[in-house]
Amino acid sequence: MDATAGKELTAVEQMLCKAFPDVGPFGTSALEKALRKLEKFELACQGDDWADPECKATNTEALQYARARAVVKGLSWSLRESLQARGRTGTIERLMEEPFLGKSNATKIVEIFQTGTCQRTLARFERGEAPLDSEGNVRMWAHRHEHKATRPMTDGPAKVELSSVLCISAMTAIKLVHERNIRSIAQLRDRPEIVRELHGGHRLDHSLRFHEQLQEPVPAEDACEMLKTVRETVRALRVPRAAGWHAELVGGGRTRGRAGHDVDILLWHKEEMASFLSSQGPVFVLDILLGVLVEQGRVLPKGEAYFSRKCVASRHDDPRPYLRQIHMAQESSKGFENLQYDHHDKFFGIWRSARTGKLHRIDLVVCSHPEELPFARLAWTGTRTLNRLMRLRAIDLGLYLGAHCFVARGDREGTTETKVVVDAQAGRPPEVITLGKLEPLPFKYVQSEEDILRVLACGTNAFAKLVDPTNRNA
DNA sequence: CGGCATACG
DNA sequence: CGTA
DNA sequence: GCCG
Repeated sequence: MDATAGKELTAVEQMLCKAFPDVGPFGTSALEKALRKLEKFELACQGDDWADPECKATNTEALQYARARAVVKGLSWSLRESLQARGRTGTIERLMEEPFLGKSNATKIVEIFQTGTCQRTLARFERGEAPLDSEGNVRMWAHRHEHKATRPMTDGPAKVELSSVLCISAMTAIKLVHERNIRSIAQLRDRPEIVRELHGGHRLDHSLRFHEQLQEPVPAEDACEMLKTVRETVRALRVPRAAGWHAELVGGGRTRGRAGHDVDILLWHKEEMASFLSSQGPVFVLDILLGVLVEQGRVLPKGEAYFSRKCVASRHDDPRPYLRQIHMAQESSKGFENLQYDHHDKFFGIWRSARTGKLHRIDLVVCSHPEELPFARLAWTGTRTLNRLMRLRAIDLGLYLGAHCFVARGDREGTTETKVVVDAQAGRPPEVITLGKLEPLPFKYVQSEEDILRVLACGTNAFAKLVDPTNRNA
């Protein structure tokens, strides 16, 4: 039985029922590119959503465009045929039946599909002008009343270009444009004294020098070589059960079947954690791996280029500090299996191809605990928009979804208990788990990405199209 | 009319 | 603040 | 801007 039978699906549920292929059958790639450009202009002009809990600002415009693009990717009908059969008005009405598309977004989608651009937003952004809102007024400022700071919506192309440089955020790009009158990467390169003020150090210098190379798509041959080298290197390390380490592509390499400008690799082991205790304290597999890759000349060292390593020592603490809150919230018994979660060790850096000598961005993620693998895979495969949709769905169910596990939020009125339907498929009695506040869902119920998607669908297979990672290009 | 994903150094 |  |  379908747990959602008889009820209208929410917008998020409708989205998660869809498939998002890299290239759809209805010729929407130009439209998708335009919506992506609009999202980038909004992010570059307003700044991305930021995690400051004091300021709960969301870049709603960027979010709208990201969702609209996902809807277009997931469309199961042809805009072109609909325009022929029903005309503009009929097609707009039909689009408005899709999740997250209201009148504004539906109209914009049709205009972009028919003309290749949108006069009130995209065409203005591309000329460096501020866009118009749905009432025709100029949106001169990002509307963030909490921050008195002025953020003009002009100079979109300059801000997009500058913020595409590794180590230069949207906020830094905004300052460069309006405080230093820098309008391109070329202009920034001519002003070393301004680069120095940005406090990016040698990493920023290096990013600027090799920016074009770092933006190029990684050739398939090099992406394969990166994966193979990482896999063989980790298996040759002097760490416990080294031969059991696996390396697999996540990110675009998994959803599209080819790398973009970076290569994302997830490392995992069936039995071992990402680190182990020695007499000197915790030893991180990632650190040893990076040591070898740097020595071999494949990964550029810390002192030379962008190099960001994030490992956590608390994995081996007893009791683990990140569990204290859960212990305090719920003193009662928990199984061993749900006592283990912290963050995955990560590396964001630069790879040098042995074949061409060219530089490429590489991300390595080491799954911290074996049982967290499906969560790490799901989160690091993405896309960003799909992660946000899945996490919104988790919120609807009273859960947190991160890269490690499900945790009951326990913030609903009336009760701190959260009921999770882990299985409600035909021919079986429904299986419901009750969790206390901040209690993780035991890993035995979520041993694969498919299991996670099933929990999100209240025990049904309603979201099963997303099990195939090539359908996750939302 | 509040909320918009989540996480780390 | 910058990154995923 | 769209949703619940």
